[in-house]
Amino acid sequence: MNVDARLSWMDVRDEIRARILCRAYAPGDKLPRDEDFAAEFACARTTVHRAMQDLALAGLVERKRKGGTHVRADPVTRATFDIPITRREVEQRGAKYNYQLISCAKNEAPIAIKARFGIQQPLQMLHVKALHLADNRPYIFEDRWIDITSCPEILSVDLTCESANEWLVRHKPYSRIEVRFSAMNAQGENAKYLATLDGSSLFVIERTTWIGQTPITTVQAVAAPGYQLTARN
Amino acid sequence: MNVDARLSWMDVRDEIRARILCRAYAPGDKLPRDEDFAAEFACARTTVHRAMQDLALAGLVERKRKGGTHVRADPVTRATFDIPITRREVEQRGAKYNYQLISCAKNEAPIAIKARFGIQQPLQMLHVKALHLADNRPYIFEDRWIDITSCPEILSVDLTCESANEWLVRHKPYSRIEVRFSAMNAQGENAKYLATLDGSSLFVIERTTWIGQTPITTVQAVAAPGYQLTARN
DNA sequence: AAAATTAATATGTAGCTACATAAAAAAGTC
DNA sequence: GACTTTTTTATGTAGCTACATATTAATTTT
Repeated sequence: MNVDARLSWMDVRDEIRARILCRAYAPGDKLPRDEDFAAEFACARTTVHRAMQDLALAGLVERKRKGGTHVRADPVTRATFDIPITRREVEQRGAKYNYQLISCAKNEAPIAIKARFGIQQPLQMLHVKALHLADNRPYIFEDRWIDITSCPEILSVDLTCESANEWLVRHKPYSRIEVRFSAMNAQGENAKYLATLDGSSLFVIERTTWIGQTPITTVQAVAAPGYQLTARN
Repeated sequence: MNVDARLSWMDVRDEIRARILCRAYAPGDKLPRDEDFAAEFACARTTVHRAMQDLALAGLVERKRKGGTHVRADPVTRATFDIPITRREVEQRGAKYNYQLISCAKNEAPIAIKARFGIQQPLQMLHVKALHLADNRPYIFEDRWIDITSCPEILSVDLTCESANEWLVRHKPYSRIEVRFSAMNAQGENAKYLATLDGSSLFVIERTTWIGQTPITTVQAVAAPGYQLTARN
């Protein structure tokens, strides 16, 4: 029967955000102290703190000890993307998933690959190429390198059955990841396996993962024409 | 002189993450209750709670009231991108920024544009095309629609001097945004303004923003060949 | 006046309590 | 046995206190 429910930190956040949006506080302005907001909203400082933290995380304000909280002068657009394992992605689109191993060989990693990990010294890696299909049509072609030293178990995995993508995600969680998006023209292998014309524009996702400082894997996933990625929220 | 400093929630988070990484708790496993962790680490439940929240935010675990906390069975790769205003982006690359208005006209929005906002009814919008340059070379070509109803002030802005991108970001913060990435082949206008050959693969960022339910702007930003986007962290 | 030291201050974090809430498990009802 | 209701339980949130810490501002020292 709590008619005048007390404010949650989300309410406080929304109110402060609303004020920023309607320019009661303009970009660059200093906001009142947490305590003052707390007094105004008749809530605890912790509640304001949580609200502010969230706004800071969203990139709308900047906080500094003693310096106070400021509305960001040039707000950035911050978007978060979820990139599921490819099988799931296909299945969530309601399509039938298939997977095909193209090649798999132990090789000395080329310089360009080692550069992704930020290392120079020689490194034996497993080079895996594979194709993910949705409803029997090419969906994503992946060109992957896996560090054998940090991940020797991969050698005993039957990659004709299970994709390296899935195995790694399930068995080798990472602690650091670098993700890069770009676009490239289909050519050679990409065009061939994605069954598209040379020159088609393809979306590229490059991912490199580490556990601590140790390289795990780096993959260039090239999607079939028409692929797009949407931010959650 | 605090030798045995007490644990911070980040320490707790790191420890729990480490256990997940080394598979002490495997994907799908149920984790101990917050209270049990608190007892083990000799800290307060709030501290464990904060740690868990962070792991949940990172996509490593899933929490449900009463259901407890589980290690995610198929972890997702979660990447956050900061997309600054274009001028800043260019300047941060150490290049000279220039901007050029190509066209600007009041028009009834086409169906495809209204669809981005999820509306059907007629809508008068300002249609702006512009080119951003880095060191006098085409960098991003943007094709933008701005809702005149919710943003009439834009009509009195001199868009030959200030880009709509910048003006909007500074004067019309949004409360909801949808971001979409894709790739397309250069053709027609895109090829022309980006000074590239027809058929080049171009990276496309599509952004649509609202304040509450009200449309603000939608923009298709097409980057010159070679553009890539890297996740922060 | 410049440099170094000290004090003041706003945010950051940890611990505690109390209660809210969602969802699972148990108990009861037809 | 299938359905409904109640209880239990783990997480979610708010409030309070206390102290930590970074940074600015004020003060003292050279």
